Amino acid sequence: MDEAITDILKHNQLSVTDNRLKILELFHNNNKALSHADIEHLSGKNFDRVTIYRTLQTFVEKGIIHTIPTADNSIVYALCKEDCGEGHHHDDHVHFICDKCGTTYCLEQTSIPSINIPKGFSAHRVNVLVNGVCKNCRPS
Amino acid sequence: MDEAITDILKHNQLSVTDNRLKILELFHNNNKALSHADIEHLSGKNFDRVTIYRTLQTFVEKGIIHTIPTADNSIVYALCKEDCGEGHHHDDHVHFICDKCGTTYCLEQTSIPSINIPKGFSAHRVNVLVNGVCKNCRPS
DNA sequence: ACTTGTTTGCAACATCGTTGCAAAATTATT
DNA sequence: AATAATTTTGCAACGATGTTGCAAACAAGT
Ligand SMILES: [Mn+2]
Ligand SMILES: [Mn+2]
Ligand SMILES: [Zn+2]
Ligand SMILES: [Zn+2]
Repeated sequence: MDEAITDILKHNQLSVTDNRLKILELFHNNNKALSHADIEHLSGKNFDRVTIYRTLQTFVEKGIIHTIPTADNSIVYALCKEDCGEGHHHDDHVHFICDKCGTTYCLEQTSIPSINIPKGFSAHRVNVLVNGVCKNCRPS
Repeated sequence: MDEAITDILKHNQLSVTDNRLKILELFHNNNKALSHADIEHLSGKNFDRVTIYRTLQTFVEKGIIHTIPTADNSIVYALCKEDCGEGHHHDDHVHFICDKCGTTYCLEQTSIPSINIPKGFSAHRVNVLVNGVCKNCRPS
């Protein structure tokens, strides 16, 4: 498992450091989007804030993780599927934010519908954010 | 014109102050979404930062303006055209952000498509953000 | 083991947003 | 119109978030 994570770094021409291994591991273990603050807490506050910022930025640039905008103006990050690379992001799926627990999910299987925008505008990328209640928080 | 803006405030049980008139006027004159920083600049830096924050918050609560999340993690605000009220927002239209000039538009005529989310999840609100090039920035 | 280039942690700084409180402005009442 | 009650404003102080420069620590290639 740790070996697989090491490989991800190597395949992206990144030095293998404790910091990067630990952060990447957090994304693999928690199957949800993580914020900078989440990582700071989950890592036991061992890493410097600045290092986390720089690591996340590096991972985004390499196509290892992608950013998700949220209505409350905080960035969260989630693992990309295979076909993203340096400068190439193809995370064309819907994102779901639970209003109860705050968890952000990548709905990989839910694709983005096509949007008819007015004449004169040209679309390059579409983000769909769904707010609601997730399956864990659903009242039974 | 100024009279109409005064009425909006009165209809929402808000005191009519220079500050609120000026900010509301900015939204009516510029037909696009404005950020806190935009308002600070457009108003000639006459109003205190804090007052602008509080005014925007009040307007959102009253259903006069709505917030728009953006991919670069900054909030912009735009007038509610539909009949939004205190606690009731119905701004179900697509938002377009121009990557060239940074302008955010409300595409009032472009409605939100229905999204099929997985079983167990329940959707309350959907935000659709389209990034691209707007009609003003289009290469001719 | 040594060298080279990269990464980290720290400090210092900048920006953004919030809160408490007294002064000022607005609205309600006499 | 004058006064009282309420609301809003501006300031100061603070906290949270994000950025940059730089020297020490580290990882990778020889
Ligand atoms: Mn995603
Ligand atoms: Mn809008
Ligand atoms: Zn939930
Ligand atoms: Zn434009």
